[in-house]
Order: sequence, then structure tokens, then C-alpha cells
Amino acid sequence: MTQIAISVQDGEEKHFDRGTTVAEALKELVSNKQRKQIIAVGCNGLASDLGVPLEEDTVLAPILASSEEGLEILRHSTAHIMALAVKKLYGPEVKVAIGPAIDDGFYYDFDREKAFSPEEFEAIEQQMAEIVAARLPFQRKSLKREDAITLFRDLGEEYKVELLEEMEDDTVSIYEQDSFTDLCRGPHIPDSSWLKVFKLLRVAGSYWRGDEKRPMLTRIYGTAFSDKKELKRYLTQLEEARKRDHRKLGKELGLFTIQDQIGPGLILWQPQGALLRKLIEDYWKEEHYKNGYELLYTPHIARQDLWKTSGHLDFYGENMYSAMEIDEVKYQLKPMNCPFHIGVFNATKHSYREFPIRWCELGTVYRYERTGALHGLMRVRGFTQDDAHIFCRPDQLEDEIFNIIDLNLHILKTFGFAEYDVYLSTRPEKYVGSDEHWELSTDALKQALEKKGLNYSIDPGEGVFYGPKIDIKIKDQLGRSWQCSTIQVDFNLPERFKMSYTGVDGGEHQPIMIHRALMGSLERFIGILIEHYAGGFPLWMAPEQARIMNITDDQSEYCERVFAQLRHAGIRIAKDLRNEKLNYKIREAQLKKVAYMLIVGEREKEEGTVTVRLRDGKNLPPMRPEEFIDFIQKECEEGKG
RNA sequence: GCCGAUAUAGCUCAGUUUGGUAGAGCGGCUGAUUCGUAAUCAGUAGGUCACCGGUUCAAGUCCGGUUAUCGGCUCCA
Repeated sequence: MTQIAISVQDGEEKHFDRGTTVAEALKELVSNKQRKQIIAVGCNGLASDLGVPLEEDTVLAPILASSEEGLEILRHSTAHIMALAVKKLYGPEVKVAIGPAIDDGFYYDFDREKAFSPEEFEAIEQQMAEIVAARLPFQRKSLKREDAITLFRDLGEEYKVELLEEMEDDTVSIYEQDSFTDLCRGPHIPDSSWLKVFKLLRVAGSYWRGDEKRPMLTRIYGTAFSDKKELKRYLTQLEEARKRDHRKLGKELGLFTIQDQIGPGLILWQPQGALLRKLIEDYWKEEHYKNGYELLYTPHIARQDLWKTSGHLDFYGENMYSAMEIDEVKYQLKPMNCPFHIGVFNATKHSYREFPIRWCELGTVYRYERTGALHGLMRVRGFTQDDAHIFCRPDQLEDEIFNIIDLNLHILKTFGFAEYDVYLSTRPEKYVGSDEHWELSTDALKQALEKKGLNYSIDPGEGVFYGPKIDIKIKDQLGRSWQCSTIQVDFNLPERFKMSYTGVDGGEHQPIMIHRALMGSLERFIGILIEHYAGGFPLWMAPEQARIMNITDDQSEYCERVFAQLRHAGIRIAKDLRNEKLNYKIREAQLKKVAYMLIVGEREKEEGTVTVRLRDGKNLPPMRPEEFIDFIQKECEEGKG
């Protein structure tokens, strides 16, 4: 029998008989201790099971159970084990669809008459534990695609048959574990004993292949880790996310409310939330003024004809609310601000010398969202875009985009978002405009990104109907990604609205239009901020910066004086002079996430000072009110960058 | 819109299994207490049990429908 040379990366090479499995080779090549950590290996660039026989000289790249790749394999195998458990418990009444590993775990989609309920988790987990204890091996087999189709058809697994029928490979792999056979690319853990820590999390419905016209399946989500502590940490993190939920904090902090009587997806800003929003808006306006923008205000409704001209009725109609009639003319609520800004543009004649024109507006738009999509502030039916439209000449396009990105990243950073991913979205299926225009504008976006030195990925087909776009997705404190900023080139609307300017040559030319939003939707952005800061906003945007509290009634008068002085200086301060114990007042202020508590007892009253308590429980040395004003103003300036 | 779950006082929740016209804590109000770094004590007022209909002598409780919310799918700022 011929010998082949096998080695582990950077390790000694040894010779084995052809057909030796990875597991057998590893026994000779690495220590026992190390071997226990190896869940699979990379063989010539492909992840592979330990049971695979080797046919040629190979360098093995071990995949450790604790590595990201190893964890993914473990979770994928857990999905299989769960499916086996479900099959054992419920038999052929359940058909399997797909069961991949996902970011934080895995899921498996099943077709079952009755949806699973969380009460069944215990039984399934119990069954899984038995499978783990039985050390059932995963056995890989290769077979011809046609044979696999026959196999799964005989098993009654029609979803697998459908998947197979769409595949192009001649041979496919299946995995057998006990009585369960699954179509799968692999790799998998060698046997079920490798699974130590897992938990089923929730059930949900999901369409077969994500298509709402196809059957609704029942999905079980779960997760698995290589270590018990990791699971615990994950569950703690879920708990943390629940604590930060903007709907919960919004209620507790009195920021906003949504009421049945008003309507789903419509936000009522309560005083503290309204103040927070005003502070954000003020900052936004200041920055735009500094960067050469002018502010516009436009109406909420317009004649239906406007939306015909803009193309919104054709391309965005299903998201627009139906028309209302005013003096026998149809009007519709605006889903976007752009046609209005064009109206402002077309109100006067323009010369090339005026460009670039930068117009911004906090424009409230209304869009129909399906009931199931609504979610707190994150997904609503009426929201305010921090919108802007830039009109410029073709030679200015790239610079303008470059400037927008600059301003964009600066503002995001001030809000505490320094990490982001950038995406370039290209032409979607439904679109307007010529291919030439799409190419030209896509190129301009690309150039600006590259000049700015930003890494970006391409999102094919994700552009808006009127043009390609750059999206910036920020990462919050918990590492979650949110799409807020968007920059879109539009050669379409200038055409439709016959926009023009006089060029150097004295002739009429068509301007280029850029749409952009930085925060996207104020509602959503504030929702993200609430969760990002867990309600404890940076001082410059905190609705309540300080709260002054007395220890006994004897200091009330002094507190009133200091309160008036600070308020006069523009500090957002509240007072708590109730006849309550200091502990009680502190607790309440703490729960309301007040940044600074000013504590006044006899000592402070006599010395003309206040003692400043921070959110973390520490105290600053007593200071005079003027000193506190300086202190707080300085912190605000620093916070705003 | 689809699948599943939930809906009781301003808030957080018990009561639903085994139908007999509602309970707690916090908050509110009143009073006492004047107490230095996360809840002082006592009293008191709050609810057509989401809405509509059905079963029943009797429905918060059982059944049907509607609405909203939650977890997902789809969609998306």
C-alpha cells in the first residue's frame, strides 16, 4: 500500500497508509491533550470531519472547538442533534427543512401541523441530552444526487428533495446519525458527546425559503457553546439587552409613549423625550450650518400629481397612505421629502455659480408598515428624517460625497458611534433611469469611498429605485449593527422635474441631486441611542443634567436660589425638595439616570456650595454653583467634539 | 400580512387549572417624621379585568371574533 505524507501546520511530517483517517493521523501527530480540542480540520483549504480518509499528501489545519469556526461547526451539529431529538419524539409527523448555524447559535425549521411551544423544550432538551450521552457518531456519506433524491423522497422529506433538485453538483453528501439522515455539506463533530453546553431559546414561524408565498414552518432557535461559562455570559448579555430595551427605558424615563387610541407606529414624545430630541436637533442644525447647509421646512401632504411626477406612486406606492380629497383634488401624505426640496429649487432660476446648494430639513414622513413589522421607535409609521438634498454640477459630485461622508462620520462619532461598516448598494430589480446613469453614479460613490480610504462591501441589488447608495451601519455598545446613514445619488428626479441651471456656456444644464440622511430616522436613532447608553446619555444631550436635593427643609430656600441660578445659566436642572430621606431621593434620581445630583445639607448651605454626586456613586468635592456651571459647560463642549 | 404567544389599577404582577361580580407591591393623595449618599411609617383613593359577541342561573376565568403588544418570518429609516 502506498504511503502518504501528513503533517499538522508547522509540525513534523509523518508517513501513513493511504486511506488513513484524519483522526488516526492526529493521534500520531499531536498530543492527546491537544487532540481533545480539535473538532475538525482544514484540509487543503476545506473544513472537514475527523473521520475523513486521506488519499494524498496533506497539511492539516486543526480547527479548535473554542475557535469561531469550531463553534460554528458545534452549533451546526447541535441543530442536527436537535432535529434527531425532534424526530425521535414526534416521528414522521415532523418534516425537516433547514438547520444552519447563525451568529449566536442555530435554528432548525420544521414542518409540523401544530407549531412547537416552549413547553416542549424540556422534553426535546432531555432527548438531546440522551443523544449526547449515547455518543452517537455523525457518519458522512457521498452519493449521487439522483440517489439522494430517491433516498429523501422515500423518507418523505420533500423539502430536502426540493433543495436537491435545485443543486447542480453531481454528488452530494449526507450525514447519518442514528435514525436521522440529513442532507448536509458538513463538517460535523465526530460524535454527539462533543456537545456539552446547549440551550433551546425560542420558537418562531418562518416561511420556507424566506418566501411569504410558501408554507409557514415552525422554527426552533437554540445555542451551544464549548464552555458553560460562555453560555452563562451569553444569557447575561441577553438579559443586559432586555434591560436596555428602549421600549422599557422609554417608559421608565418618560421619553415617549405609543397608544392604541392614537394608532400603532405613531410616537408621542413626552417632555423628557421631547427635550432629548430637541437637543439632538439643535446639535444637528448647528453642524449643518457650520458645513454650509441651509434649512428648509416643507408640508406633510401634496397633490397626488406630484407623486406621479416623482415616480413615487409607481415605485413606492404600496408604502404610501391612500389619498384624501380636498376640493375635489387628491392629496397624499409624503413618504419622502425630496419632491418638496425640488419645488424650492424650481421656484427660482439657478446659475452654476450657486452650486453646490445644500438644503437640509428635519422632515416628518409617513409610510405604511405592515403591522407585524412595527417595533417601538425602531419601526414606525410616522418618522422624521434628518434629510438633506445637495444639488451640484457633475464636476462637484465626488467632492460633495466626500464632504458628506466627513460630516456623517463626525456626527456619528459625537453620538458615540466610532465603529461602523460601509456598504455600497447597487441597482435593484425595480428601477428608473438609464443604465448609463446608474453606472456613472455608482462610480462616483465608489471613487469617494476609495478616496476617503474606507473599506466597504457591495450589497448587490439593494439600491433605491432612483439611484445607488452608500449605507453606513453603526455598531452599538452591545456590538449590534444598525443602518442609519444613507447617501444616494439621483439622476432621475432632476430629469422628471425638469430641473436646470445656467452653465458657463450660457446654456441650460441639469443638476445632479444627492439625497442623504445621517441619523436616518430621528425616532429610530433615538431608540438606538437609548439602548447604546442604557438611558444614561452623555451630558450634552441629557434631558436632566442635574437635580438638586436638600437634606432637610432648612436648606430649601438655599436650594431654590441655587436652582434658579443654574437654570438661568442654561443648566437643565430639576429640584427635589420633598420631605423625604436623602436615600430615597438619590435612589429615584439614580433610576432616572440623572447625570449629577447636587446634595445640599447644612454644611453646603453655610459654605455656599453643593456636593456633586456622580451616577457611579462617587462624590466630587463640594463646589460653588459657579464652579459647577463651568464644570458642566466644559463637559458639554468636550462631549460635542 | 404570515406563524406562535400575551392583554387584570399609572407601573410591575398575582388571581384563570377546579366559573360564584377583583388582590399585592411600587407610584398617587392625606397625615406623621426633618432623617447626609439606592426605598421612613400610617391611613386612603384608584379597575365596565383590551374590545365585541356566545355558552351558562352566574364569565376576569370557558368558546368565537376584533384590536394592540411581544418573539420571529417578510419588509425596512
